[in-house]
Amino acid sequence: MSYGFYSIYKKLRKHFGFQNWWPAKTKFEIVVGAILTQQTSWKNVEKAIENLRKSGLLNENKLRKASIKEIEKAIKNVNFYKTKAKRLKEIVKNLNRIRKEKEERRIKESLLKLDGIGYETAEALMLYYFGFLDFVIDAYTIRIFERIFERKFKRNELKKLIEEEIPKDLELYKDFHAQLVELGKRYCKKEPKCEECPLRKICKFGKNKTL
DNA sequence: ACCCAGGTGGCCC
DNA sequence: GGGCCACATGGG
Repeated sequence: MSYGFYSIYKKLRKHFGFQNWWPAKTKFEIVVGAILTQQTSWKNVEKAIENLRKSGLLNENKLRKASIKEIEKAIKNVNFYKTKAKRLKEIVKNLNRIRKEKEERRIKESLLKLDGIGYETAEALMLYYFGFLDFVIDAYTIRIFERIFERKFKRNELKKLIEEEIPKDLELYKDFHAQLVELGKRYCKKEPKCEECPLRKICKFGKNKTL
């Protein structure tokens, strides 16, 4: 018995096209972006990253040495910017050490210990920065599949089900998450737009609206 | 004046 | 484990 996650991916991919995530000019931007985008639109994250670049703070050594105030100033347009400025500095301070870890498990554990890195951000870094097969579960992912399958999922339960079912391919993992975010943003918010959703034929939520 | 964005941590039970 | 709250900008 399977949920058909892979076939859902193929439908999304056909509809939206390849998403080419993570958008970043340098690898370090993935780390910065992962923190900044928490509860913040990507548009504002892009602006903040450009501000950091202009301020010369968009590299590890500079950011490590920068004052909290300097960082705050550059990222002031993102939500929770004070908290994030503090956390960014702390994370950058530990990045070197974490990169030296050999085992995937150790890397993830180290990430999760850092202030500001929870499950989703850790997964995003494992996948898009370190390149491990770690599927990213965000709020959209849970909502989308709960509506399609008309049942509740615990996040780690859903993660396991997806990882057991889809091919173990890095580009697939990356693009699947990106596709789910795209679907979520356009059609699967709390107030859904099922009429035009590319998955309307396999998702009964538009009719029942039980979740 | 709402509501929410590619969440996290702290505190309570 | 789950439920609620603070964090605290910008866009619809």
